[in-house]
Amino acid sequence: MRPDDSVTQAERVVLQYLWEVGVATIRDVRDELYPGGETSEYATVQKLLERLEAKGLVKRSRRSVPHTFAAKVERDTFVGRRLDDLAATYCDGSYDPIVSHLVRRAKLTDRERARLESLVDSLRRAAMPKRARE
Amino acid sequence: MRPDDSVTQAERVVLQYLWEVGVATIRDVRDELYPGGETSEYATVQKLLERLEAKGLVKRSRRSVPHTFAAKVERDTFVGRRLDDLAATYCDGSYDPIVSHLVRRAKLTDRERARLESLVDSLRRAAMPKRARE
DNA sequence: CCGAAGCAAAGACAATTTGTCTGAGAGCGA
DNA sequence: TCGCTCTCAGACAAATTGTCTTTGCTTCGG
Repeated sequence: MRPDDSVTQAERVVLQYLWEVGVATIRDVRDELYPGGETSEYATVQKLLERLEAKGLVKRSRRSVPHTFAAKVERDTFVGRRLDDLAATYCDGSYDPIVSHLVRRAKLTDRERARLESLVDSLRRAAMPKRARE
Repeated sequence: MRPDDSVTQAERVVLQYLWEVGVATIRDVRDELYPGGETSEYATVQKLLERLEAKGLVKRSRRSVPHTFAAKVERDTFVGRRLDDLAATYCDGSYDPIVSHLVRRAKLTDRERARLESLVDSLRRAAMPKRARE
């Protein structure tokens, strides 16, 4: 089962900060997320970054001290994986219900809705045969 | 902060079983998910159903004994909520990155891909929706 | 050289969430 | 009544998650 790279609440906040600023030290993150924080909060951030690194979501540069950290996976890629998880867990891997939801619930213009609907039809037809390789 | 209608692993399996069979008693669920299970497993299922009910995901009929249970939220609706959670949590409520992922990752034909891409362009120009929930 | 400050690393907790189980009591049919 | 099934409330164990302590290294100004 894949989602070894999903994140907890606290990890998520750190990851989002990295997406926002690009590169940061532990101190940077602590000062932003735990204003007024001291050494214990420093260690907390350190642990969260360590876990994110272990999940392959953050890369650490050890070339200098203090180490610098950056997201290894872009936000959109990460969201895409969560989307894949959703499809795999609940929809037998199919994107159909997800696209359907976009059609029904998202506040799209009529034209956008029509486009998505035709996509749904295409997906349905393509889902039947196994050898539709490009 | 986690949406209070998301489910845990064990809850999910129960919910999926309800989606599959429609209506079931605790005993039905236990016999399916814990083959050979006895009273302790019965209680486990009972607790999971109770929690699912508290989350508004399952409805219980107390009109007869034993009570019967059914999903209160359809699978696609549920998946849609998770999708909304994703968009709200990571994309500031925008569906843009999600549609983008469908373009890049989903195994679509070239024509389908082109359609989705033009949808993405339209979405980019339009004001992005906030998520709505009944 | 000394000591203070900043840091990395490891691991120990505490808190919370999740999964499982026990026990008491009601209802019902044999 | 006895035996069975059920509901309900809550206790508990296990796992996950968030936080903190400790240790020892390095660097740098005096």
